[in-house]
Amino acid sequence: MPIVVDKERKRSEILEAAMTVFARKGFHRSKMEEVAAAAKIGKGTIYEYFDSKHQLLQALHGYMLAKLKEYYAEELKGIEEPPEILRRFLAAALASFRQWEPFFYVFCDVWAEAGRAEQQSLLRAQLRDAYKSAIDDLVLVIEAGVAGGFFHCDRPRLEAEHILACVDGLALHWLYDPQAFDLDEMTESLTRTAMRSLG
Amino acid sequence: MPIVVDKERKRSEILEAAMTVFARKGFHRSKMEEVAAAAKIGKGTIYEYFDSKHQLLQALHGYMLAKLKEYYAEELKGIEEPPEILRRFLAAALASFRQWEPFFYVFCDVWAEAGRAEQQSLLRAQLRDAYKSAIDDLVLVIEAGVAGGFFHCDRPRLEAEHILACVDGLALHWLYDPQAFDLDEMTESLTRTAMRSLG
Amino acid sequence: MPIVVDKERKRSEILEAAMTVFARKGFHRSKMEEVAAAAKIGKGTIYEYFDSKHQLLQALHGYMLAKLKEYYAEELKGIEEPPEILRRFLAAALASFRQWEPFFYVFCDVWAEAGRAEQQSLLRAQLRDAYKSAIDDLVLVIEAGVAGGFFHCDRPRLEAEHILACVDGLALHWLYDPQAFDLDEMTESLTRTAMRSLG
Amino acid sequence: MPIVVDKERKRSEILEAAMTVFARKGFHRSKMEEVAAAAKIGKGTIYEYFDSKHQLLQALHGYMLAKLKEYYAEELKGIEEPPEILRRFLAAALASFRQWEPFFYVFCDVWAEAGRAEQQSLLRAQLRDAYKSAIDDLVLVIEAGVAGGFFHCDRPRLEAEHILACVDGLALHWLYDPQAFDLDEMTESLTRTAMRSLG
DNA sequence: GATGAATGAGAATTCATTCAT
DNA sequence: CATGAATGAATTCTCATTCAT
Repeated sequence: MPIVVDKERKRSEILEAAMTVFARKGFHRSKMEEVAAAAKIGKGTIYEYFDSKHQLLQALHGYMLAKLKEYYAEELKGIEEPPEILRRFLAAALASFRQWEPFFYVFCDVWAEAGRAEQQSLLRAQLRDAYKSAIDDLVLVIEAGVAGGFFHCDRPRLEAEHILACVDGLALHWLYDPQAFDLDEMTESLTRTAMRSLG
Repeated sequence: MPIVVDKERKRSEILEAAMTVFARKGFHRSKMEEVAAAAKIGKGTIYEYFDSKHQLLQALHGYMLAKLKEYYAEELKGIEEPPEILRRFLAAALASFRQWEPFFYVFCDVWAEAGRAEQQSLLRAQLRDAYKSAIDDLVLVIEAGVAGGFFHCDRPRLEAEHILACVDGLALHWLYDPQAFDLDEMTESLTRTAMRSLG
Repeated sequence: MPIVVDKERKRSEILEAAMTVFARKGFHRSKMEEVAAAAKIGKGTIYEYFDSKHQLLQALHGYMLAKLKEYYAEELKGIEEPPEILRRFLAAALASFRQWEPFFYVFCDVWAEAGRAEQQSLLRAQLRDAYKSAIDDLVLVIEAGVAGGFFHCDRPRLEAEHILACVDGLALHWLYDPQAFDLDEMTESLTRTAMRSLG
Repeated sequence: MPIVVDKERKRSEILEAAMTVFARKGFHRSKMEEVAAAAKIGKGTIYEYFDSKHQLLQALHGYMLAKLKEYYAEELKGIEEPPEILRRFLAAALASFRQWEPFFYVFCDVWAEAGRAEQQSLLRAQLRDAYKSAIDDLVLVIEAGVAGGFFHCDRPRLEAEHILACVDGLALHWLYDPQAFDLDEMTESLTRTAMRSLG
């Protein structure tokens, strides 16, 4: 009888290890052996679960996106009114900079590794789809807000894009200079601007 | 001092070559030999001008920042009124996505390569300083606008940070999905929001 | 002793699987896992029957030699007259190129893997002994032919060696260029030459 | 001014080193590092001259074929009469077993590495072409012999194939059991048989 | 006995960097 | 000053083999 393993659990353990290592040292400076050591397994074992270092990054990206989705679902659970959803979303987003800092470092690696437009790249496609999906979600919130009489907005998609880009840009700035601005103040300012824009 | 001029010119040629190559293939997938070939010089010659591949990226980053600065100076030349400056700045910024696309790809490499907070990194410091400097400039515009009675704004720095983060975030999104939004529409929307926020 | 029979059967199945896989991809390009899959057993099970990949090749070589011996025994069954034995042997040998093609590919791997003269190698010893044994058999046929007045031959061993080397060389050439010669024509030519040489 | 190197000479040195190493340990047991050490260069340098280990073997094969050709050209220089050419050729061939022993070991590696019929392989093609070319040469000799009234032969190509296969088979047997037969006796026997066959 | 998950020694290959010319 | 041949440290990935179940 062969050894029985919870493959899904081990996969997650490797991904967590990869996140820790990549976040600390950066993707290219990290060795597969270090990831393996962090996951307390042999380096060959990673290749039982992932095809290559690049594909590990891609899987990690997918894993982080799912985690973020869970995080937002949790933070926004039970909220009904679109303006309140938006408010809480922005608060959660900026709070995540601190809480999920490693995520954002890995995102930088993903951006660099995703390749260029002319290159076919699964990572790139995954990145694009994640943006699209996040925008779709936000569009729905704005549209609901418009329908409910809370918001006025001609171009919900443009607005959603704008808000999310802003969050991503702030994440990037904050990552490279946490002193640059105060997260709470920015949350408030950002919320006020968004509300005024959707007024 | 003709020799000095020559040196400076060759340095620029190498940087331009590096930009082309890095933008097309990404920093880590690019070889020094490819940069040399693009600059039509020998591989070893790069090392007469730059210490290492990493330092070449850092120098390239500085070079690109200077180029961008020139670009904005040119675009905003002669404009006096703060609201018009802001308007033109945003238009120039979004127009640059297309015009300076290679820049943005290299910026992704810089973000990934800049290292982590705990690591000392000249590249990281340069990145942070560039943000600071850009924000300072924008803060001056906003303050001038406030002084001139064009704008109302309690926290110019926060507002400036907000606007620049938004531009960077849009650049990133646009890079990975140029179909996601229309640059002209976004310029308009962005300008309107900014104006309303500073109203 | 049903268990013993079972073991023997499974061993043969593994060897047949190994032959198929090695013949198709070559020894070094074949993985133990592929052999196991072809034998429809688990990877670890092979090691219940063979010590190592190298030893599996050696066992396979032995297995193939035995198969070939059976084949010749069958082809020559009941033939009594030495010239006819020789004739039939040559026909069977060249016919085997097509019929046993996988064997010959594996033989190439054996030659490469058998090691060098200075190295002790069981595979090498087995290879040498197989040649010796084949030659011994052919010498007996020639001697019987001489004794029976069919052949004239001063140095039967030299003649046997010559004939067998010729067969092996032809196998090799045929393997790498099946178009090079027609097997039937070559059989006839070979037979004629041998007969004339032993005339 | 860059370092000037005789690339062709260095290439040959690497090939000679590869031949020594491969012949002693076998292709797969030899490391690139060992070849480099034998050539007294760094292992990276090999890759300046050859694409891969496999391609090094292929180049070595080509190199050895050329060397053999030179050897035969030298041995047969000035000989005019076809029977004498054939006689000398066979003597040279069997003498080469001892003199060029490393060659034959490497040939075994080539046979194993050349791949299977269904696979596209440059090595395989090179192997096949080498056989064809050798046979062509021998066919010319036989045809000249027939034209000159020295030989009788209906199927020169078949005869040539036969003779060369015999030489290759003997090389193989001799490699794995140098005691199996005496080279001089075999030369004489082989020559006699060939002459009788062409009589 | 059978299995296949885990392992880690091992090797090919890459490429930034050096330095003789 | 410029060059590109040479280098070897570094790292990914492979796969024969082991062994817990």
